[in-house]
Amino acid sequence: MEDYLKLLNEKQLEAVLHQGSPLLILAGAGSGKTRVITTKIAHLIDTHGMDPRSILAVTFTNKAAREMYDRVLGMTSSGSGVMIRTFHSFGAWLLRRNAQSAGLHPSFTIYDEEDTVSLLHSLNPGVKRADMKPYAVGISRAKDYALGPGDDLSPISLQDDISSMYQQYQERLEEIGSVDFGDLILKSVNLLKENREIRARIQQRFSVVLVDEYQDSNVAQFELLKQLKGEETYLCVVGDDDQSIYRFRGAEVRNIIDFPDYFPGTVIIRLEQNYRSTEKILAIASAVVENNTGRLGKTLWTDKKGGKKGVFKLLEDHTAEAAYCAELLSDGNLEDTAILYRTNAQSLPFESLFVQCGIPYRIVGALRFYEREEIKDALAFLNFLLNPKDEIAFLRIINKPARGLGKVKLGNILEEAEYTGGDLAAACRNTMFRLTGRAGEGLKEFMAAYDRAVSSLGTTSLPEMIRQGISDLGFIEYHKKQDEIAGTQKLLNLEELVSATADYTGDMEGLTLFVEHLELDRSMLAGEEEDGAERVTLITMHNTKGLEFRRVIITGLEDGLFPSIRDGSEEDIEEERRIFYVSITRAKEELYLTSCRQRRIWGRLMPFMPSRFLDEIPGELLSATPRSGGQGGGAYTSGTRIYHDDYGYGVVTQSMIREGEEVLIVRFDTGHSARFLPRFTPIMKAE
DNA sequence: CTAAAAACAATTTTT
DNA sequence: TTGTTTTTAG
Repeated sequence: MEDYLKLLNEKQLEAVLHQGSPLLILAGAGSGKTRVITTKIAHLIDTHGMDPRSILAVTFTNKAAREMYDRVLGMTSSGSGVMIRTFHSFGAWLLRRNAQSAGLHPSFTIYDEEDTVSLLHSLNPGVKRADMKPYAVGISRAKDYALGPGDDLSPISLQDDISSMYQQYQERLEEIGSVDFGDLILKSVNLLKENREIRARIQQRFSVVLVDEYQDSNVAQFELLKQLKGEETYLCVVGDDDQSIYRFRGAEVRNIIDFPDYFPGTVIIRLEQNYRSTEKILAIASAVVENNTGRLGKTLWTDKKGGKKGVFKLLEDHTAEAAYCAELLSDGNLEDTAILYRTNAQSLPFESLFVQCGIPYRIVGALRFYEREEIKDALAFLNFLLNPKDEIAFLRIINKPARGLGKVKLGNILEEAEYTGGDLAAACRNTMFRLTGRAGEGLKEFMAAYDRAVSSLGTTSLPEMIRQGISDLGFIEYHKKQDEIAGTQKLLNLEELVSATADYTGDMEGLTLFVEHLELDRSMLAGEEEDGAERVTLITMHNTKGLEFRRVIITGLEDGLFPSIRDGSEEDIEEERRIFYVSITRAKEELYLTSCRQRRIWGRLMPFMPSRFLDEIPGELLSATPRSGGQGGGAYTSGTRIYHDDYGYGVVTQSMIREGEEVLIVRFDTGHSARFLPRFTPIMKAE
């Protein structure tokens, strides 16, 4: 028996050794599901002599894919041939290898949501860019549900002309020859559905298909899975309905529930022993998630008895919140601490304070490096090299820096493109001799840069080609100036982009791969810290999935922010609650919860109440730090007149004890009613 | 055509 | 408040 099998508990071992029928593993937080998947892969290779190339493992994030790959390699040296990818990256792989059958050019480029909005905008020039966003979201959602323009889209979009917009968009996208994220899945599904030969080949190639974080799969991804599963294919999915937090992106919890129905004979194994957190932390997490309905239900347990209570701290504002975190970090435990927040924008107060007082931090998946202007510009240039029909990429860079090409001249070029089959490079070439003055010069310069880049593809290295290209285009000069004016570091970012290409070949194929990787993996340029210094992690709640930290600080626990003000329906609230559950279960030993009384939103200081989720934590599991100088304690009976710093005067209409905790309902003189836990809330008796 | 001024959203969450 | 898009004046 391999050594790694001895590390498993009974259930885990059962899951690893299982063969034959489809397998659904319901794995609670921290129950070692990644260990099970990776061990299963190693075991298949080592014991059953399976060819690693016939194993496909699908994850939802690139980070998870990388980690899984590393762990497999750590267990078996012959694991390098295993294919571990995200759903989207698998789709891109499949479509590129079968481009012709899928009706695509092998070096097709991938549009992100911003590009989608741009394309929609160019189709509807009269409409404001921002008004195109709901359509972009609607189209993306439609594709998540594997719906086409002809299907009934009313359940997923409020726009009544979404169908015609989708239709137009799709036609133009196909003319250009690009695909968006949704297409990577949907076109893969259609390819396999319609092309029996390719389907057979793929089913033969992958005799084992494993899916991690299955609860986050959407309908289209389930469809893809159905196509991948042949007669002989061994299918194993791992998921936890309590950790489904991507409903907004089309994730369907039903995929888990329906799995055994669709794949008859499915065996279900539950992993309920948690190896990560203390008993107290687990109790907090369970108390919270129990408020959700429609769960499959499972009971997590641990043998890490006891542990510390959670600590709740009510703070004045986001600045005080950052200061409080800095204070906690003064014990020097940076590397094993994570600061969690709901939205990326919340990272700013932490960043500025930590920079100020020299606390090293790493920020995960934050204010997208990738989406920064200069990176998108350079990427647009590369996209244009790969696909001269790419109007969106072309328009982005043709007059940046200014080349004297305004609306009229650009219109001429776009018109000319109708005679060149959409090829904008050819259109430019035809137009440039007709143009006089600055525009003519500018266009010639642009084309010179383009031609030089095209001819150096395959002859020079990729970094060299790109460095030359962005220099020829005047990007370097342009951003140098911008950096001086605005104090930014765009030039540095461009440098980083260039160095990131070092591992790719200098030909068309290398360029295609690089662009694809950059498009699908936004963290690619995030930059590995070289110094190896200990850092605290700043991260969104969503991004923490699959991670663990000895100490976790969950910040911004305010009603309106978390759960978000937009969450109206009970379903929305339940999803937010699952996000809270995921966040809590990241902690191994210590859990801190913070809430601000006010916070700057859109430049304005807004008052907030502590998150309603805090009420769901039994009092005996929390040690609340009493608010300073407050009048805590005393019972507020019904009819008591009180004063609240933010809301003014009011009367207690109801007072109750729930799970040992005093809960008040107050009607303010303004007519507004609210619920409070006096222990956490800045209220006092009036008179 | 460009540059400066004014207007105007923007905060969920991610592949 | 911030950064971006649209309008206006040159």
